[in-house]
Amino acid sequence: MLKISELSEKTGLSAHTLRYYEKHGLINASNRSEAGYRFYTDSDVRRVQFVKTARNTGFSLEDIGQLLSIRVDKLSHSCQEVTDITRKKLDEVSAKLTELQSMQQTLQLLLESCCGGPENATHCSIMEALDAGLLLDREAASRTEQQGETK
Amino acid sequence: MLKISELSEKTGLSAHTLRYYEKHGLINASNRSEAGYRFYTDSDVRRVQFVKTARNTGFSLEDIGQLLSIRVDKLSHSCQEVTDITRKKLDEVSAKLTELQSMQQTLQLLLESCCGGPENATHCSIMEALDAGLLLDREAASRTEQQGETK
DNA sequence: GTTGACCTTAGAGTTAACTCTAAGCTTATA
DNA sequence: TATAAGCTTAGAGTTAACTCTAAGGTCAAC
Repeated sequence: MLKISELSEKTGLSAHTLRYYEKHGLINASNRSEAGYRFYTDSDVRRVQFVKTARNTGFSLEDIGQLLSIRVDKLSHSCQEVTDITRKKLDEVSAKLTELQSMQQTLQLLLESCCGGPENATHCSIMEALDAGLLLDREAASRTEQQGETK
Repeated sequence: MLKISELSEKTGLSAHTLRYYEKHGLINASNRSEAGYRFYTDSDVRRVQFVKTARNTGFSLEDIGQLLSIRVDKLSHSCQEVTDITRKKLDEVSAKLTELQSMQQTLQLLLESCCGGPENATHCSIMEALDAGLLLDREAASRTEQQGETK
């Protein structure tokens, strides 16, 4: 039986966060001392670790709530329910990834186009590109396109 | 001279957002009607478009504030200042990208490992993997590693 | 028996970037 | 002239996931 600070140390989640998860119905302490101190069983610990792993994988607390209700009654739930949640998250992550990749490419092109020196910014190509709405350097853009098209 | 709704239409930013940007010092209406209505000049419009482009590129409003103060007095600022802001943002984007790529890979492995069918979740490999802290399928993991290592 | 570390709760604060509401003018149209 | 659409402001609400604070009870050690 662990106290909250011990569970915190074991999981790397702060006591604050553990109480927060409890308030939101994700976890619980199976026992309490007479004075009201939380005491966690091994089973509680495993549940917390499940939450942490799911969190690291990108699932929202709401997703995790659903996964947990499947976890406690696997017989009443199907694999499809689990993959539905997982696929939805994968789609979100993939969409965000696409967006960030586009930003990364733009930022890289901007950096390549600018001297980055101590000269004043009168002719800064980054400022010019942002002013022009990112109708960037044709050369750099087409170079990148061609790379993408190479099978 | 455009009214706020016209600027909204022209830029695709809502009137609410335009007022929000103004409140945060990013943009301004050069003129006001007697009744206090905002009127935007061409120069105002270009500034708003700059903000929008920078926003699409991933810059925060705070970053954009800095970029704008460079923009209005380019002689007093260097290209290096501009690239510093840009590089910092690129680093943030790249870090986030790495994190999301790892999530994406994990989610893909999870999906591959599960039948996704109407069977009950008693032996669902996604649930098992999350329970095990993602010590996933060795085979799938090493397959992926090898792909990464191929020069 | 008194520190000091740890625990409890309820509830407020944080962050970023909006997004919306309310109450009240203004302007264009019929 | 009446109505509707559009404008103004200040300020509150939204989202997710914490993070922190205050006020007070508990526990182990000296």
